[in-house]
Amino acid sequence: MPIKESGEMYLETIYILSKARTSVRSVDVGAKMGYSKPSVSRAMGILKKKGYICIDRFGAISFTETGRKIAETIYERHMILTKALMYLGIDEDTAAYDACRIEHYISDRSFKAIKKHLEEYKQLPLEE
Amino acid sequence: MPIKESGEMYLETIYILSKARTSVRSVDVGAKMGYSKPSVSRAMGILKKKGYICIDRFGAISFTETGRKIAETIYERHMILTKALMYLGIDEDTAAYDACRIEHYISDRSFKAIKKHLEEYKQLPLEE
DNA sequence: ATATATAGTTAGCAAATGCTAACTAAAATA
DNA sequence: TATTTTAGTTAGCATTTGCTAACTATATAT
Repeated sequence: MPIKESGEMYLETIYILSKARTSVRSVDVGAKMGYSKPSVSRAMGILKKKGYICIDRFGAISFTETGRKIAETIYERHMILTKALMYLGIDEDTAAYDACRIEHYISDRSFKAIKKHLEEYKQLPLEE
Repeated sequence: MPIKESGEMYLETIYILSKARTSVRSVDVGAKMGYSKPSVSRAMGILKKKGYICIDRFGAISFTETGRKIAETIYERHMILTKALMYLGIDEDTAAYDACRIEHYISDRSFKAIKKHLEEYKQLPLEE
């Protein structure tokens, strides 16, 4: 079964945390997401079983190839979609909030088109 | 509790059907969405209880003010988002499919910004 | 070494939303 | 009118994904 919004959010959170610290444990993920320990525990079990993460005997979470790929993809979508919305004049909070939902539902084709458009659009001389 | 993707999809479907025929019944909604009768039956019960639709004794579904407003909003989002994606070079099927997810998750602010951008962007002379 | 604090798991609840099976009610047709 | 078809409902299953309560295990500190 394909990974869903929930799973992608966990992977993205692990990814973001792992950029800021040496080791990421379930408890860190829960703290970041505002979720309870059992919720994270079960989610980590599922992500592990699906082959997206590994957890060593100290509880440190690391990505598999597949898992890292997904996390990076979602994270990139998050960043680009946030920027694209901000470029249209949306405040950062709203942009990030919306990006955070859209990032799980948009097709790769549409995302790439938006990304390309953003780059081209940035080149345009600002009128006014 | 606020209306969710599922409820919005039902309202949007009723709205689309009601533009093409005099009377819309549960069975029509189910046929259009590919859902079973019980699923639709329950959904209609919920939408009725929440005050979005009315169902007369012949089974004909009609909107309340609130319900119509939501349906129209979602439908407009669907159309504009589809157009916006197509404008970026996405094929109609993909554009419609993506719009159909995004329409439920994007904030009003972001949607309006996209709509405005689309209108302005259409004015721009197409460069080669 | 013992006590406490921290991390993680297990069991089970709840809500949303799809399903099938089986029923009832209403409409159409022979 | 009686039968059949169509529409809708009820009951109950399954999955996802949040939760709390209560447990275990590990790590830290006295």
